[in-house]
Amino acid sequence: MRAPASEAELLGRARAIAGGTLAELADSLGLPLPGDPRRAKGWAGQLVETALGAPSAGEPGPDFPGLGIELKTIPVTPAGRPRESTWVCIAPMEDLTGLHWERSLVRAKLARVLWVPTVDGTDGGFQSRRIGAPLLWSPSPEEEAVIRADWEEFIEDIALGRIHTITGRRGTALQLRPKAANARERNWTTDEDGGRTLANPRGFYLRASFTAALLARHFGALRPAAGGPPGTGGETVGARVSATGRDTPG
DNA sequence: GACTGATCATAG
DNA sequence: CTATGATCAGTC
Repeated sequence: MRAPASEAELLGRARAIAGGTLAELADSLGLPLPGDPRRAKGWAGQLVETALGAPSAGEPGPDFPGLGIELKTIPVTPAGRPRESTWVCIAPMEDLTGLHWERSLVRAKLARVLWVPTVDGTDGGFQSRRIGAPLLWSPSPEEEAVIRADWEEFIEDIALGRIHTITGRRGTALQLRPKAANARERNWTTDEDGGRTLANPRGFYLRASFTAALLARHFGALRPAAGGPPGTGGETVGARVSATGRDTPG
């Protein structure tokens, strides 16, 4: 399939596949279903990439280079709550001097994102997961400020040789967590004396709480607890993201 | 149930 | 071997 020529065309394609299951989508493309779910990490993302015509699967840079858009599938519960954090990009561990937010990989990756929720099915398996309404998103000034503050804190610590002090607990929107084939992998990084040392490779992730707020803001607020004002709750996020996309704002 | 640290598949 | 795609699974 050729790459979409515009944001509108990409969004149209994403809306067209919304409402179906991942298994149905794979069938329609003539692609096999994976066996063991534990060995199918990444399958949903690659399937949706193919379905939407991403031209350069597996290559560096945005999924849709001509449009500057990054595609992210995000697993959500029927209530619309993301089940996982979202992978962003690898963290630089060496040569950080002069690195600035404006030229960072995190900012570039998150500048324009097409979120495609995959909603849990009843049987818990990935095949029954349904594609939800897509959301074409750019960070609001407030969202970007939060991400930037986290990023700058992490980068400063890495540059000062303190990567070993960073855990997944840090960060409001962004996390720095291991990103490697296993815990024995090592990359060069700076130590506290400015020399070189080895550490486990890390990557940036968006917290589920951050993506939950992002989805809620665009698809509607989460239903208030019982006792809330009548008529103000509206649909749950799950109802919205589970929809085909024809009724959603945006 | 949420969260963190660890891990798995594929393309090039 | 690296980069991209994420989810697993044990712990809190």
